[in-house]
Amino acid sequence: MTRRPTLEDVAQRAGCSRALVSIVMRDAVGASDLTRERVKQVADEIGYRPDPHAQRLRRHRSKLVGVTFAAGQEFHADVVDSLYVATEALGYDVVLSAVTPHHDEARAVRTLVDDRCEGLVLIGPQISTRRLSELASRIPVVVVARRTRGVDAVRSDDVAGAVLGVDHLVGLGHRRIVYLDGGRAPGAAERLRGYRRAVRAAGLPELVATGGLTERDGADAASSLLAADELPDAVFAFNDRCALGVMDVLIRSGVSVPQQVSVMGFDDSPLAGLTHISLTTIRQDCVALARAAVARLMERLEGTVEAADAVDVVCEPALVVRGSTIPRL
Amino acid sequence: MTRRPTLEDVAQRAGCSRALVSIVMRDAVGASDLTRERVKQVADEIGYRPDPHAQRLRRHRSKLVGVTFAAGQEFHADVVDSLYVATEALGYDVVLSAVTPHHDEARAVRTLVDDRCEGLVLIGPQISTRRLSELASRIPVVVVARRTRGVDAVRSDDVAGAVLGVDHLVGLGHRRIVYLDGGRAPGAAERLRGYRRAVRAAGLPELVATGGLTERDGADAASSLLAADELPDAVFAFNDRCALGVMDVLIRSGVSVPQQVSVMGFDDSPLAGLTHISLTTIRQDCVALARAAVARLMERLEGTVEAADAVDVVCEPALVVRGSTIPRL
DNA sequence: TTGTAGGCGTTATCAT
DNA sequence: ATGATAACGCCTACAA
Repeated sequence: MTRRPTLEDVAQRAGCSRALVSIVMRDAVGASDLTRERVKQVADEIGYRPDPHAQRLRRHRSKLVGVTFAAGQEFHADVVDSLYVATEALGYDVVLSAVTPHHDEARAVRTLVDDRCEGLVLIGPQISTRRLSELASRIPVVVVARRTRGVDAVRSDDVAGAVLGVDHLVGLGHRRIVYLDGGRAPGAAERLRGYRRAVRAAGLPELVATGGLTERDGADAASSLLAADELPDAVFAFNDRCALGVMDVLIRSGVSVPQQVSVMGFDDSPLAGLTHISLTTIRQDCVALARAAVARLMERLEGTVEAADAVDVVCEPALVVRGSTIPRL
Repeated sequence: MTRRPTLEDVAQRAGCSRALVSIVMRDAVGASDLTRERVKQVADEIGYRPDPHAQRLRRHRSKLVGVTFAAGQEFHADVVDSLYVATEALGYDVVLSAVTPHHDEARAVRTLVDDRCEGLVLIGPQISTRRLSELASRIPVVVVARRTRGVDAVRSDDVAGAVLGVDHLVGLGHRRIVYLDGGRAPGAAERLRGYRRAVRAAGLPELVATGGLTERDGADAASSLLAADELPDAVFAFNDRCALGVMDVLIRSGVSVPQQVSVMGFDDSPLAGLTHISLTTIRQDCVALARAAVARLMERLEGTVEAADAVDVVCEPALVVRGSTIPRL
């Protein structure tokens, strides 16, 4: 395997200086059209590609945005996708660092900082608020999908999302609407608040039960529901997975969904849409989330913003109506 | 925000040369224990961290392994996790490049190559065999979870996995075992072959039906099954998602699983285990897959292997027995 | 054990 | 418009 071509190689074959080649490759001013053409052709011929490491070493700005995310999480994946387009539009590159069992968040962040990323986007971080603030004091940080005081955050309006869901169910004529709470999960408090507000506004009873994040939690909740005297008209679960658990147990027990009980979730995970499950749910606007996160990061990087005050950007979620919710019979 | 400390800064505060600091930071030989102690302390104090870009520029080897993966895919996430530990043990760093709707495989690979990764690990790549070979001729490449001629590949032994599954069902006393085929998906041909072999060996009828990759496909297949005169004893689906679709339709139709029909899948996706679904399935050994991929890559990088011949490493999958399969009643 | 010099591939500054 | 030259932060001889 032969050495990769460098600026020097291009310069020699094109019969000009390295400086000129550099100018051409960067599309900077200061080269004649003729030279430009020639250099580009030579570069193409010998397959020259600038070395990003050398570029970043020499430039004062690495033009890198570090991103931590939970590998395997659909929602995170969607945000990452949008992050790619948002940053590219601004001339930045993304450096990914996955959070996995053997590669925890602290390590992921460390890598990113060492890599001289100019700013960080943390998707659904789990670390403590204290460490988050600590980090943010050393490097621009924007947190996605988690509310945090003192650090820039971009998240969905979970209150509004829950209201959206309840209003949908109310509109279908349901009266006894049970909400399955998400406990201490990010957004859980807001969703519960939204449920309470909407249900109260509609003059309906507040029926809050313990839910959770997983199918297992949903299944348990459904079992409790079945043990009660009367089945509710509808169940609104903290998230899709929980909703799936509910549906499964109900159906196994001979309760037809949505005929007897309407079920809806939150998140619009691919499972909800791709399958015959056809779960009505609330979708978070990943594109808006990513765009807002990058926009805020850029403000920090440009230094056009006071270091002290953190912002809390809120994006509107949307109702996705599918087959698991129908009018009350 | 002040400038990040450099080697020079450490050297000054420690009262020695940069070279010495470099030696200490790299844990190389040639520094007294006293100096070592002093330098490390100073480095810690001023928060010095070596600049990887500068290191890679100076070193002849970037010590980088590029990895492409489908963001949001659990299986890929598991492999990535194992890749982190496998590479770290060998002193290499991982550079992630996600394959998403707006960031396709070609782009992901290009980034990795530009970043001067020494070798690439492609998890479940979708690009054509031709482009794969082309790439592999320019840079060491190992493909994970896809069979490819001419390029190093590491994958599960799908034939053995299918045999494992069938033998399990046979052992439970099932006679009429339907297999739901995966069509042209990676591994589908092998799994079908394994099914045929095992079923024939047990003197049972080959019952192959059209399945697919999604819950939808499984649901369709289940509907066909229900339309037939007689229900099979067990259904072995191409993958977990397909199996889930089968289970769902059967249960909705009043057929109890596993009492009337045992169902099993393939992949051991988190869905299978995390939930009350409790699907018996075949698990791919992600750790072994990752380890083997890295090991092979290292052979290439060390140049201890002929460029011409590609290897096809096969890892043994394992049976994971859960609740969706029980003895024939 | 320690220090000095040179260069990795690129870009920025200054001449020409 | 073009070219020489000096960094960027680090590592690797080699010399002391």
